[in-house]
Amino acid sequence: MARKQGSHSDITGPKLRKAARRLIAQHGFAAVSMRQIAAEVGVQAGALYNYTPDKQSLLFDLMREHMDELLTAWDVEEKGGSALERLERFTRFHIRFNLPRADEVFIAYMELRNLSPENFAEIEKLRRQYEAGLEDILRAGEAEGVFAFTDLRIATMALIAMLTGLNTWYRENGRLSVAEIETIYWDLVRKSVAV
Amino acid sequence: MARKQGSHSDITGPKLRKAARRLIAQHGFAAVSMRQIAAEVGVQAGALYNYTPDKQSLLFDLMREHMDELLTAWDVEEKGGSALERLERFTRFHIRFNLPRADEVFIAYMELRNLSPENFAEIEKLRRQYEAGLEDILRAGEAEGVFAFTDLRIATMALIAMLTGLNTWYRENGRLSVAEIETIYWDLVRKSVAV
DNA sequence: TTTTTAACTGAACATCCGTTCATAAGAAAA
DNA sequence: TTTTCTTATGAACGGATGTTCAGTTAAAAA
Repeated sequence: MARKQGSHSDITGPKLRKAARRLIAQHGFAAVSMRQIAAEVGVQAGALYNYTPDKQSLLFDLMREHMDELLTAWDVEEKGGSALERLERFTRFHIRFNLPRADEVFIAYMELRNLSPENFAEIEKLRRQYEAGLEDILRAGEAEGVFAFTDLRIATMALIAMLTGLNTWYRENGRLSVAEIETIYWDLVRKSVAV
Repeated sequence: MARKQGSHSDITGPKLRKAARRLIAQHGFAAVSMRQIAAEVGVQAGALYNYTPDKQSLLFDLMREHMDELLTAWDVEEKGGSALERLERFTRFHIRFNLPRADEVFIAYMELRNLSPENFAEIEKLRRQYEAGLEDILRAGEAEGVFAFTDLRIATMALIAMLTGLNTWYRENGRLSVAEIETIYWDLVRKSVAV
């Protein structure tokens, strides 16, 4: 039996990425087998190899896709203005973008060590590109005299860690809305680099 | 062949924990086999089962040991005083304790999902206990009128995420000393919850 | 209607997994 | 020296792993 009704590559491809994303986020890349993913897609393991050359590429594609979306979305959001405005925009953007993408963010942070060296290098490049966005804002604010910190690089990493940490405890339908959370974090961020 | 010269349980036991710690931190729990660990210990896989009932317990013991050490060390460090003093002490303690324990901290954060439900609950309890230490300090500071934040729980999680994030980029023999890093982070922490 | 093609099956490949256990051997006790 | 005990070996267990591929079938093209 093969090619059941409605089973096209346009359907199975996205299904595969979705299943892989969910399972890898839940159990970890190494702990998930191609057969498990196939079962969730509703297909035999062999069929997955019509959509990915191997398991490693599956992980890499998920991560690159996520990073590409992140950078593209930030490119659209970044519109200049004062350093203070830009920092607020970054803070709110980061939270609004990451919160509904719990699985993707989790994978992007946890599975770096399961990438091949070449794939790791590429993802790392994209991550640094994103960090550079925040670093630019902090540098501009320091030049404007509205921000103050001892070390630019540490301030950048500290703020990103603080914001991304939100994903470890946030649960949908919690006591706070995303808008409230944004504002609470913006308050912490703003003050931490204030003059 | 069995029991070579100098091979006692007093030696193999610690060797096992050390090898497991290193390998799990590097490759992840699911990706490391008992045979790999045994090879690093210098023993056959079967011999490991003189020291751990199974692989799961090995992970759990590593994590509980780490959390116990953390809580015990903080108990010693916490000496009262003003909220500001206590917060500075917490900040410096967290950095000084975590920095030389990169592998342990990494495992404690990354391998939670590989714990059995009961083991997870126990580790989670210890983690919350540690978080409560910081939460107490922030609450005291708010009562004293020296700290201000919108939400106590979020402020707690945000600060811990910020501090722990240090472990993701810090490398020994970097451009900054631990003392310098402590001070830089203390500056960020202090301002973020300042009135 | 017939032919072609994309999509999938199911079995097979060699290899690895965690764990158990009968057995061996060096060290300590007698 | 002989006996006892600890610590290790190495083979074996059933099962899972990523990946390949000849064969099959439904849909699309002719």
